[in-house]
Amino acid sequence: MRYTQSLLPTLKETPAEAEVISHRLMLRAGFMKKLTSGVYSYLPYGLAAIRRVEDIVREEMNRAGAQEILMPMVQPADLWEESGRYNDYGPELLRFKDRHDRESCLGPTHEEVVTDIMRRFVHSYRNLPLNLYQIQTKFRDEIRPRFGLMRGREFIMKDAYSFDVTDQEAEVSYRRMYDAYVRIFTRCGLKFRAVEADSGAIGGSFSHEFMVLAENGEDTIVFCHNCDYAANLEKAIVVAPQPAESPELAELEKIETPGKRKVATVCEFLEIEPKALVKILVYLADGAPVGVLLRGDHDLEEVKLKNLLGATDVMMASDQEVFDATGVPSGYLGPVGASIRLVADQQVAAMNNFYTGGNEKNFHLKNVNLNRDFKVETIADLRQITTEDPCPSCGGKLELTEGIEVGHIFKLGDKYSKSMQAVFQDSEGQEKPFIMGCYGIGVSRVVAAAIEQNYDENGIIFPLPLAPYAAVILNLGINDEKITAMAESLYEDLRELGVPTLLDDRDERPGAKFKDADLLGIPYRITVGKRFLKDGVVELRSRRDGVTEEMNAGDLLAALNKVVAEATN
RNA sequence: CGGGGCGUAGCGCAGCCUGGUUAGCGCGCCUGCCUUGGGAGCAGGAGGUCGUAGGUUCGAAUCCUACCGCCCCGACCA
Repeated sequence: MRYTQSLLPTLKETPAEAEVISHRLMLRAGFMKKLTSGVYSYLPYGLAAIRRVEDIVREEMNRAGAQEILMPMVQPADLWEESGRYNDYGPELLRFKDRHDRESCLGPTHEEVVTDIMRRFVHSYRNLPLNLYQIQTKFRDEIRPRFGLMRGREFIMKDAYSFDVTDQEAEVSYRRMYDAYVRIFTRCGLKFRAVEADSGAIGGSFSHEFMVLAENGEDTIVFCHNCDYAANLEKAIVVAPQPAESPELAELEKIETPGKRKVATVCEFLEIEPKALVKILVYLADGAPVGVLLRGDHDLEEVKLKNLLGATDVMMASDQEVFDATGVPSGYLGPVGASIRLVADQQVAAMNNFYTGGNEKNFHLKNVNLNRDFKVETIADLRQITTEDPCPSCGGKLELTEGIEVGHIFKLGDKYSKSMQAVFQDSEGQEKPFIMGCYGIGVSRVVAAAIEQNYDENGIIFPLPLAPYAAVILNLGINDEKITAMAESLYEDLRELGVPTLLDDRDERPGAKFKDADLLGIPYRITVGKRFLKDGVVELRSRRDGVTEEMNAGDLLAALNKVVAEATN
């Protein structure tokens, strides 16, 4: 592409709307234009980067035996009512009525539509397994879109759906997708990890997330130094503590703690460690109050609580709501004699003679013991894991890191096929629901994640497989016939070799061209300037390592052809 | 939705507190000269319903009210 013929509006200054690095650089490099919050037009350069990701995804999905289809964005509410999700999905599902007053929605995901296709056309085990995928625009009315393409409301996603005869075969399909995802993100040149994850609103029995490791990640992941264990923080299993053998239970005491409400101030006042105290957090689970007991220094993992209670929504109660539910002012609430449902983190079950709130203003209790002084409904792993905890798999040392979720795979089982009566006959003539899996990749998010992981102070540093152009030719002598002829002939030759190339043929000063080439992150920069006139050489520079070499045109073409060929294989 | 911030030229900002005639600056854009290996220089020029609506006032970008939009923190998720 010639720069003079393209829409490539680079910016010297960063628009005020952008905070994170990928968003800033994408705006500066002319990737896209915001239409409204979380909704973007993709300009040629941004679209080209997206297409590179799509190409890799498509190749690997096809290699894994999946077939591409394309499903509609507008979907009838009826279908969603069949699966039960028209109610369950929540406000993220954008709903509207068409001119005939029919309830409709914009597809945030396509389990219903693809299941509807399957039940119409596939009735025999002989046609299974089957895996259908699409690369399509999704709309999710996110509560808070942010960071440009990182969390848009409208975004490009690859979603695949597998259909199998048995649970075991479904696991084979799942594994095949897992492996395909590893290949995809590896080919994209990303540093990533697959982690055990919570399956959230999509549902299903187990799932993995693919996380690109980056500072601006919205998720925290935990992984083991010693073994393969890696999980989303919200899912990471805390190893149950050993309870003390035959502990001596001291007598319960009531102690005065005037005005001491927070864990830290109570501990300071009583001169104890937070570890000696059990705190109670009141949550509203779908509106109903639940008291959650945790050791004083631990943090609750809300996702674990939500899963334990089977609630669709859990929210921390306000001080007023705590008082309304318990009659005790916030800060003095305790489990002994509590009037609400109680659940406890497993750590609490291993503690003895601890401190708690006294269920009375200005009082706490000392030497409290579970089962002797109060009972709870359930004991479970409810807290957030820390780096103090051992690896649940091997006992090794754990580390936390930030990540961006670029892919998520789920084993769904028969959740959708059963509710939507998508069945086939097995080899014995029995009717059975399909065993399903679903597999997503946030294509536009991959581009953002790649930039989060590959940039410097001068701009983007695209991994070659994702770069819209492998090379940029800077013609530094627009008004010089020889220089221009050389630049033009290199451009022609590279095009013939199939190396995607940008020719900077603008009448700009060299500095501007260098700056833009760096900003755009094109992996190889070819400079044709006065050294060509003097010595007949052109310059080849690698964006990533800055290594610069001078050579003649023939050598340069051979060198570039080689690296590009290697990268695309 | 709760908390915080912001809306003045295509982009980045000043002016607002303490109201006063043609609303400024830098970048970008247009014309000419000049320059050409890291976002040059000079000269000239175009471009603004000061987010919207109402109010206060002789007079509003500036003060007041309401609304709209955008960004950041939280719940959501590819």
